[in-house]
Amino acid sequence: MQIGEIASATGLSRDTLRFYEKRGLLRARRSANGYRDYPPEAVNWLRYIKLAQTLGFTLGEIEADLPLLAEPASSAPQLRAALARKLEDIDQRIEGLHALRGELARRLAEDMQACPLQPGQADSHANLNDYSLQGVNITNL
Amino acid sequence: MQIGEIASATGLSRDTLRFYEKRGLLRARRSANGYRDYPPEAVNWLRYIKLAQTLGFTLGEIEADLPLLAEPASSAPQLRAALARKLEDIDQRIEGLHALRGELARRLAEDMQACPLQPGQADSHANLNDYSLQGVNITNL
DNA sequence: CTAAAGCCTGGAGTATACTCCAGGGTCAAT
DNA sequence: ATTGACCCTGGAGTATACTCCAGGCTTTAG
Repeated sequence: MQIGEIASATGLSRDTLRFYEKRGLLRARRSANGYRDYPPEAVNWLRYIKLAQTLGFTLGEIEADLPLLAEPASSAPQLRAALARKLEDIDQRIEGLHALRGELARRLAEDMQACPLQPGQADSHANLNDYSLQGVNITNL
Repeated sequence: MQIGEIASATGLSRDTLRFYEKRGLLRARRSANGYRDYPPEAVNWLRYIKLAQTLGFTLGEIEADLPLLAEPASSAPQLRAALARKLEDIDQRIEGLHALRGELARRLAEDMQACPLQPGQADSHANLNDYSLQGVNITNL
Protein backbone atom coordinates (compact mmCIF):
# COMPACT_ATOMS: atom_id res chain seq x y z
CA MET A 1 0.00 0.00 0.00
CA GLN A 2 1.29 3.45 -0.68
CA ILE A 3 0.81 6.47 1.48
CA GLY A 4 -2.34 7.83 -0.18
CA GLU A 5 -4.15 4.52 0.09
CA ILE A 6 -3.39 4.08 3.74
CA ALA A 7 -4.23 7.71 4.39
CA SER A 8 -7.75 7.32 3.05
CA ALA A 9 -8.10 3.92 4.73
CA THR A 10 -7.35 5.41 8.14
CA GLY A 11 -8.59 8.95 7.74
CA LEU A 12 -5.16 10.31 8.61
CA SER A 13 -3.37 12.74 6.30
CA ARG A 14 -0.25 11.87 4.34
CA ASP A 15 1.59 14.46 6.36
CA THR A 16 0.51 12.83 9.58
CA LEU A 17 1.79 9.46 8.40
CA ARG A 18 5.17 10.95 7.48
CA PHE A 19 5.22 12.69 10.84
CA TYR A 20 4.55 9.40 12.64
CA GLU A 21 7.38 7.83 10.73
CA LYS A 22 9.77 10.60 11.81
CA ARG A 23 8.67 10.04 15.40
CA GLY A 24 9.28 6.32 15.08
CA LEU A 25 5.66 5.28 15.54
CA LEU A 26 5.40 3.62 12.15
CA ARG A 27 7.96 2.19 9.81
CA ALA A 28 7.50 1.63 6.12
CA ARG A 29 9.45 -0.24 3.47
CA ARG A 30 10.48 1.75 0.43
CA SER A 31 9.69 0.73 -3.13
CA ALA A 32 12.36 1.00 -5.83
CA ASN A 33 11.20 4.54 -6.65
CA GLY A 34 11.54 5.68 -3.04
CA TYR A 35 7.81 5.66 -2.31
CA ARG A 36 6.70 4.38 1.08
CA ASP A 37 5.16 0.92 1.04
CA TYR A 38 2.96 -0.09 3.95
CA PRO A 39 1.78 -3.58 4.83
CA PRO A 40 -2.01 -3.82 5.21
CA GLU A 41 -1.57 -4.48 8.96
CA ALA A 42 -0.45 -0.90 9.33
CA VAL A 43 -4.10 0.09 9.05
CA ASN A 44 -4.90 -1.67 12.31
CA TRP A 45 -1.91 -0.21 14.06
CA LEU A 46 -2.89 3.28 12.91
CA ARG A 47 -6.46 2.77 14.03
CA TYR A 48 -5.11 1.77 17.41
CA ILE A 49 -2.97 4.90 17.54
CA LYS A 50 -5.89 7.07 16.52
CA LEU A 51 -8.24 5.59 19.09
CA ALA A 52 -5.71 5.78 21.91
CA GLN A 53 -4.90 9.32 20.95
CA THR A 54 -8.44 10.62 20.88
CA LEU A 55 -8.87 9.04 24.30
CA GLY A 56 -6.14 11.21 25.72
CA PHE A 57 -2.99 9.18 25.34
CA THR A 58 -0.08 11.17 23.94
CA LEU A 59 2.03 9.86 21.09
CA GLY A 60 4.79 9.47 23.66
CA GLU A 61 2.65 7.15 25.75
CA ILE A 62 1.58 5.21 22.70
CA GLU A 63 5.19 4.99 21.63
CA ALA A 64 5.98 3.46 24.98
CA ASP A 65 3.66 0.57 24.14
CA LEU A 66 5.38 0.04 20.86
CA PRO A 67 7.86 -2.60 22.04
CA LEU A 68 4.95 -4.26 23.78
CA LEU A 69 3.10 -4.59 20.52
CA ALA A 70 6.05 -4.93 18.20
CA GLU A 71 8.25 -7.53 19.85
CA PRO A 72 6.37 -10.61 20.88
CA ALA A 73 9.74 -12.25 21.30
CA SER A 74 10.47 -10.20 24.42
CA SER A 75 10.30 -12.10 27.65
CA ALA A 76 6.83 -13.09 28.78
CA PRO A 77 7.13 -11.65 32.31
CA GLN A 78 8.19 -8.23 31.00
CA LEU A 79 5.37 -8.26 28.52
CA ARG A 80 2.88 -9.31 31.15
CA ALA A 81 4.03 -6.45 33.36
CA ALA A 82 3.83 -3.89 30.58
CA LEU A 83 0.37 -5.03 29.61
CA ALA A 84 -0.71 -4.95 33.23
CA ARG A 85 0.47 -1.34 33.57
CA LYS A 86 -1.33 -0.31 30.42
CA LEU A 87 -4.58 -1.94 31.43
CA GLU A 88 -4.32 -0.37 34.87
CA ASP A 89 -3.86 2.98 33.20
CA ILE A 90 -6.93 2.41 31.07
CA ASP A 91 -8.96 1.32 34.07
CA GLN A 92 -7.90 4.43 35.95
CA ARG A 93 -9.08 6.56 33.08
CA ILE A 94 -12.40 4.78 33.02
CA GLU A 95 -12.71 5.38 36.73
CA GLY A 96 -11.79 9.00 36.18
CA LEU A 97 -14.51 9.37 33.61
CA HIS A 98 -17.06 7.90 35.98
CA ALA A 99 -15.88 10.40 38.57
CA LEU A 100 -16.24 13.21 36.04
CA ARG A 101 -19.76 12.09 35.31
CA GLY A 102 -20.57 12.14 38.99
CA GLU A 103 -18.85 15.48 39.48
CA LEU A 104 -20.86 16.99 36.68
CA ALA A 105 -24.06 15.71 38.21
CA ARG A 106 -23.09 16.75 41.72
CA ARG A 107 -22.21 20.27 40.65
CA LEU A 108 -25.52 20.66 38.95
CA ALA A 109 -27.38 19.27 41.89
CA GLU A 110 -25.63 20.90 44.82
CA ASP A 111 -23.05 23.45 43.99
CA MET A 112 -24.83 25.70 41.61
CA GLN A 113 -25.39 28.78 43.61
CA ALA A 114 -21.80 28.82 44.78
CA CYS A 115 -20.09 28.89 41.43
CA PRO A 116 -16.80 30.80 41.32
CA LEU A 117 -17.35 31.88 37.75
CA GLN A 118 -19.82 34.62 38.37
CA PRO A 119 -18.78 35.94 41.73
CA GLY A 120 -21.31 37.82 43.74
CA GLN A 121 -24.10 37.12 41.34
CA ALA A 122 -26.46 34.28 42.00
CA ASP A 123 -28.24 33.04 45.03
CA SER A 124 -31.31 31.80 43.25
CA HIS A 125 -31.70 28.23 44.36
CA ALA A 126 -32.83 26.10 41.49
CA ASN A 127 -35.16 23.24 41.98
CA LEU A 128 -33.31 19.96 41.83
CA ASN A 129 -36.16 18.49 39.87
CA ASP A 130 -35.37 20.87 37.05
CA TYR A 131 -32.16 19.00 36.43
CA SER A 132 -33.31 15.47 35.98
CA LEU A 133 -31.97 14.04 32.77
CA GLN A 134 -34.51 12.42 30.54
CA GLY A 135 -36.17 10.80 33.48
CA VAL A 136 -32.94 9.90 35.22
CA ASN A 137 -32.28 11.76 38.41
CA ILE A 138 -28.81 13.19 37.98
CA THR A 139 -28.00 12.58 41.58
CA ASN A 140 -27.87 8.89 40.71
CA LEU A 141 -25.20 9.20 38.07
CA MET B 1 -7.92 33.05 48.83
CA GLN B 2 -5.01 34.49 46.92
CA ILE B 3 -3.32 32.88 44.00
CA GLY B 4 -0.55 31.10 45.88
CA GLU B 5 -2.98 29.45 48.26
CA ILE B 6 -5.22 28.16 45.54
CA ALA B 7 -2.22 27.06 43.53
CA SER B 8 -0.97 24.83 46.30
CA ALA B 9 -4.52 23.66 47.06
CA THR B 10 -5.02 22.45 43.51
CA GLY B 11 -1.50 21.58 42.47
CA LEU B 12 -1.68 24.00 39.57
CA SER B 13 0.93 26.72 39.10
CA ARG B 14 0.22 30.41 39.54
CA ASP B 15 1.01 30.86 35.88
CA THR B 16 -1.55 28.25 34.94
CA LEU B 17 -4.20 30.02 37.01
CA ARG B 18 -3.45 33.33 35.32
CA PHE B 19 -3.53 31.58 31.99
CA TYR B 20 -6.95 30.09 32.75
CA GLU B 21 -8.19 33.53 33.66
CA LYS B 22 -6.98 34.95 30.34
CA ARG B 23 -8.78 32.10 28.58
CA GLY B 24 -11.94 32.84 30.50
CA LEU B 25 -12.08 29.56 32.38
CA LEU B 26 -11.85 31.14 35.78
CA ARG B 27 -12.72 34.57 37.07
CA ALA B 28 -11.36 36.15 40.19
CA ARG B 29 -12.24 39.20 42.18
CA ARG B 30 -9.48 41.69 42.85
CA SER B 31 -8.50 42.93 46.27
CA ALA B 32 -7.77 46.62 46.81
CA ASN B 33 -4.09 46.03 46.05
CA GLY B 34 -4.86 44.36 42.73
CA TYR B 35 -4.19 40.83 43.94
CA ARG B 36 -6.51 38.12 42.67
CA ASP B 37 -9.00 36.88 45.24
CA TYR B 38 -10.58 33.49 44.70
CA PRO B 39 -13.62 32.09 46.47
CA PRO B 40 -12.98 28.67 48.05
CA GLU B 41 -15.36 27.06 45.53
CA ALA B 42 -12.79 27.77 42.85
CA VAL B 43 -10.82 24.81 44.19
CA ASN B 44 -13.59 22.42 43.14
CA TRP B 45 -13.95 23.99 39.75
CA LEU B 46 -10.21 23.73 39.19
CA ARG B 47 -10.19 20.12 40.29
CA TYR B 48 -12.95 19.47 37.79
CA ILE B 49 -10.93 21.16 35.06
CA LYS B 50 -7.82 19.21 35.96
CA LEU B 51 -9.60 15.88 35.98
CA ALA B 52 -11.43 16.51 32.73
CA GLN B 53 -8.22 17.66 31.16
CA THR B 54 -6.09 14.69 32.11
CA LEU B 55 -8.87 12.52 30.70
CA GLY B 56 -8.43 14.06 27.31
CA PHE B 57 -10.86 16.96 27.22
CA THR B 58 -9.34 20.15 25.86
CA LEU B 59 -9.73 23.47 27.62
CA GLY B 60 -11.99 24.44 24.74
CA GLU B 61 -14.31 21.54 25.45
CA ILE B 62 -14.26 22.28 29.14
CA GLU B 63 -14.98 25.91 28.37
CA ALA B 64 -18.02 24.79 26.43
CA ASP B 65 -19.43 23.29 29.64
CA LEU B 66 -18.88 26.51 31.48
CA PRO B 67 -22.33 28.00 30.89
CA LEU B 68 -23.73 24.62 31.82
CA LEU B 69 -22.03 24.78 35.18
CA ALA B 70 -22.09 28.52 35.67
CA GLU B 71 -25.64 29.47 34.85
CA PRO B 72 -28.18 27.33 36.60
CA ALA B 73 -30.72 29.96 35.67
CA SER B 74 -30.58 28.97 32.01
CA SER B 75 -33.63 27.16 30.77
CA ALA B 76 -34.03 23.64 32.04
CA PRO B 77 -34.50 21.99 28.61
CA GLN B 78 -31.29 23.56 27.27
CA LEU B 79 -29.42 22.51 30.33
CA ARG B 80 -30.82 19.01 30.13
CA ALA B 81 -29.69 18.75 26.53
CA ALA B 82 -26.22 20.05 27.29
CA LEU B 83 -25.81 17.66 30.16
CA ALA B 84 -27.08 14.81 28.03
CA ARG B 85 -24.49 15.57 25.34
CA LYS B 86 -21.70 15.73 27.87
CA LEU B 87 -22.66 12.46 29.49
CA GLU B 88 -22.95 10.81 26.08
CA ASP B 89 -19.47 12.07 25.31
CA ILE B 90 -18.14 10.62 28.53
CA ASP B 91 -19.86 7.31 27.89
CA GLN B 92 -18.38 7.16 24.43
CA ARG B 93 -14.95 7.68 25.88
CA ILE B 94 -15.51 4.93 28.39
CA GLU B 95 -16.61 2.68 25.56
CA GLY B 96 -13.55 3.71 23.59
CA LEU B 97 -11.31 2.78 26.48
CA HIS B 98 -12.93 -0.63 26.74
CA ALA B 99 -12.32 -1.04 23.02
CA LEU B 100 -8.70 -0.03 23.50
CA ARG B 101 -8.34 -2.59 26.20
CA GLY B 102 -9.75 -5.25 23.94
CA GLU B 103 -7.64 -4.11 21.00
CA LEU B 104 -4.52 -4.32 23.08
CA ALA B 105 -5.40 -7.83 24.13
CA ARG B 106 -6.40 -8.90 20.64
CA ARG B 107 -3.20 -7.61 19.10
CA LEU B 108 -1.14 -9.50 21.57
CA ALA B 109 -3.12 -12.63 21.05
CA GLU B 110 -3.59 -12.69 17.31
CA ASP B 111 -1.76 -10.07 15.40
CA MET B 112 1.71 -10.34 16.68
CA GLN B 113 3.57 -11.89 13.83
CA ALA B 114 2.10 -9.44 11.36
CA CYS B 115 3.19 -6.22 13.00
CA PRO B 116 3.91 -3.41 10.56
CA LEU B 117 6.58 -1.98 12.76
CA GLN B 118 9.35 -4.37 11.98
CA PRO B 119 8.67 -5.35 8.43
CA GLY B 120 10.09 -8.58 7.16
CA GLN B 121 11.35 -9.60 10.56
CA ALA B 122 9.38 -11.95 12.69
CA ASP B 123 7.45 -15.06 12.00
CA SER B 124 8.02 -16.71 15.33
CA HIS B 125 4.58 -17.59 16.59
CA ALA B 126 4.34 -17.00 20.28
CA ASN B 127 2.35 -19.26 22.49
CA LEU B 128 -0.91 -17.61 23.51
CA ASN B 129 -0.45 -18.97 27.00
CA ASP B 130 2.61 -16.80 27.37
CA TYR B 131 0.38 -13.75 27.33
CA SER B 132 -2.09 -14.45 30.04
CA LEU B 133 -2.23 -11.60 32.50
CA GLN B 134 -1.97 -12.49 36.14
CA GLY B 135 -4.16 -15.49 35.63
CA VAL B 136 -6.62 -13.66 33.38
CA ASN B 137 -6.65 -14.81 29.82
CA ILE B 138 -6.18 -11.66 27.82
CA THR B 139 -8.54 -12.87 25.16
CA ASN B 140 -11.33 -12.29 27.65
CA LEU B 141 -10.62 -8.62 28.17
C1' DC C 1 5.11 13.44 -25.14
C1' DT C 2 2.84 15.96 -21.95
C1' DA C 3 -0.35 16.85 -18.32
C1' DA C 4 -2.34 15.48 -14.08
C1' DA C 5 -1.98 13.07 -10.10
C1' DG C 6 0.89 11.14 -6.73
C1' DC C 7 5.17 10.70 -4.30
C1' DC C 8 9.67 12.73 -2.10
C1' DT C 9 12.43 15.98 1.33
C1' DG C 10 13.23 19.86 4.26
C1' DG C 11 11.60 23.48 6.59
C1' DA C 12 8.33 26.96 8.11
C1' DG C 13 3.89 27.88 10.30
C1' DT C 14 -0.23 26.91 13.55
C1' DA C 15 -2.96 25.67 17.71
C1' DT C 16 -2.99 24.22 22.40
C1' DA C 17 -1.41 24.55 26.89
C1' DC C 18 1.52 25.93 29.41
C1' DT C 19 6.21 27.92 31.51
C1' DC C 20 9.49 31.29 32.39
C1' DC C 21 11.41 35.67 32.65
C1' DA C 22 11.87 41.02 33.33
C1' DG C 23 10.62 44.82 35.58
C1' DG C 24 8.09 46.40 39.19
C1' DG C 25 4.61 47.05 43.08
C1' DT C 26 2.80 45.09 48.16
C1' DC C 27 3.06 43.35 52.70
C1' DA C 28 4.66 41.35 57.18
C1' DA C 29 8.40 41.02 60.11
C1' DT C 30 12.82 42.44 61.99
C1' DA D 1 13.57 50.99 56.73
C1' DT D 2 14.92 47.17 54.39
C1' DT D 3 14.65 42.25 53.49
C1' DG D 4 12.07 38.43 51.75
C1' DA D 5 8.01 36.47 50.29
C1' DC D 6 4.29 37.53 47.97
C1' DC D 7 1.69 39.66 43.99
C1' DC D 8 1.16 42.21 39.16
C1' DT D 9 1.64 42.65 33.72
C1' DG D 10 3.38 41.75 29.18
C1' DG D 11 5.83 39.09 26.36
C1' DA D 12 8.97 35.46 24.91
C1' DG D 13 9.94 30.52 24.87
C1' DT D 14 8.76 25.33 24.95
C1' DA D 15 6.54 20.83 23.87
C1' DT D 16 3.19 18.33 21.31
C1' DA D 17 0.96 17.28 17.21
C1' DC D 18 0.20 18.38 13.34
C1' DT D 19 -0.33 21.23 8.67
C1' DC D 20 1.22 23.51 4.76
C1' DC D 21 4.33 24.92 1.36
C1' DA D 22 8.41 24.87 -2.19
C1' DG D 23 10.94 22.56 -5.32
C1' DG D 24 11.40 18.45 -7.54
C1' DC D 25 11.14 13.40 -9.09
C1' DT D 26 7.63 9.27 -10.85
C1' DT D 27 3.80 7.18 -12.80
C1' DT D 28 -0.45 6.80 -15.49
C1' DA D 29 -3.69 8.14 -19.02
C1' DG D 30 -4.63 10.40 -23.42
